[in-house]
Amino acid sequence: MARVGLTPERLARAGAELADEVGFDQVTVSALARRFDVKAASLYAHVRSSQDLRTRIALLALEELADRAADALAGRAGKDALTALANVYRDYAREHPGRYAAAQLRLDPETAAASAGVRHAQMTRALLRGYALTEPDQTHAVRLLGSVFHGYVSLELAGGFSHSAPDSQQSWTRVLDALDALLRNWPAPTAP
Amino acid sequence: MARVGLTPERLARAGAELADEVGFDQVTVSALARRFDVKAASLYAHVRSSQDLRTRIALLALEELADRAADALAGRAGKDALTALANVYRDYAREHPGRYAAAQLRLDPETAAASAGVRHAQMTRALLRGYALTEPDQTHAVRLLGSVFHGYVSLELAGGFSHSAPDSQQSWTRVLDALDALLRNWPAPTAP
DNA sequence: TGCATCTTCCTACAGGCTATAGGCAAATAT
DNA sequence: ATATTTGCCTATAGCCTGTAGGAAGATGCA
Repeated sequence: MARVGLTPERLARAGAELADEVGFDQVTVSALARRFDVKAASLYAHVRSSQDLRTRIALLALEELADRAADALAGRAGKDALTALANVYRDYAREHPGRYAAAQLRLDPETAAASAGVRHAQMTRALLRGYALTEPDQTHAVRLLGSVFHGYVSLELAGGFSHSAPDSQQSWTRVLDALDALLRNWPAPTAP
Repeated sequence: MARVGLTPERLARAGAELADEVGFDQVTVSALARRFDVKAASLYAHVRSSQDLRTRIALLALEELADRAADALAGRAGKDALTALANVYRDYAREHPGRYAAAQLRLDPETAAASAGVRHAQMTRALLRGYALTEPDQTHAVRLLGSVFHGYVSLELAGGFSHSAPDSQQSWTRVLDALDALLRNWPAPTAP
């Protein structure tokens, strides 16, 4: 009986590739087993469940994304950094739609806390040091940026911006212009 | 044999309720059949497939959301309208997480074109008439608003903003302040 | 080298979901 | 009252998840 040499890590990597090819929610233990030419039951020696497999793929994706983001931010500041970080998310989603979808998987709190997700928040916060924001406003801005990046990328990926002029790239550029302007000129709270 | 009186519409409505209770991706033909105390095969007389069922739920949710949005926008303009529309999305997602998730289902182009999705875009565009934006900028702004609303709501729903100060409601308010300021002061494109 | 042990992958199986085919009974039309 | 349509049924096949227990390859140690 030839041994294929399965490990949780190899399964996660192969699962990530599979996700990019067929979509994250089409990633099943069965399909992954077929890819290794192995029976599905064999995989359960390495992953606890289908959910466990998906979680590992999600963690892999979050890690990859955080690495790319750290790379992109190195040596940049201000709008340059903003654009670089934003493009990391957008490009990753376009190159690896399945992995990007995986990164959105809802993790239980302790898994999330131990994931690369926290690095993402830290990097966004670091980016904002290039803008003059008070502490609570920094948090609001972190949340806004996360929302725009995630929202834009997922709407674009869902096809929301295709088949209508102007093309999505132009809107993306202008949205980043707008965000930069907003951060440089962050408004005071309105009177309640 | 007692007849239950199933119709595609009733199935979609019950499916929407089920989605809110157990999550949209836990909505199955089987589970829905159990809810009507009927065999799963019977449902296939009314919906073509599991995917068809999900699509009907998605269309229902889009419609409900559009109705609420139209209601909220009536008689409002400017920031008042912006806030009202934004809160429609956020409140709907909190009240009906399953339906909200359904509304994100990727529809094939012709289904999407015939859905209430187009009303959403129209309403956002109408809202922007309260701000002085040139035509192409209006499109960029529509996309930005869509991104922020969807991004914020889905990150919040995924638990991204819980367990950290300040609370999400404050960020939401400040994000809307910021968007209003941005729309009132939309920047010209930066030099390429 | 020889043997014990552990690991890896196997077969077998149970349970759940999707989907189709064909049947019987209730509702409706004539 | 009878004929037709409609609604829900049983039966069945295929695929996926997950568990249990078995057999062959890898590893370690005398």
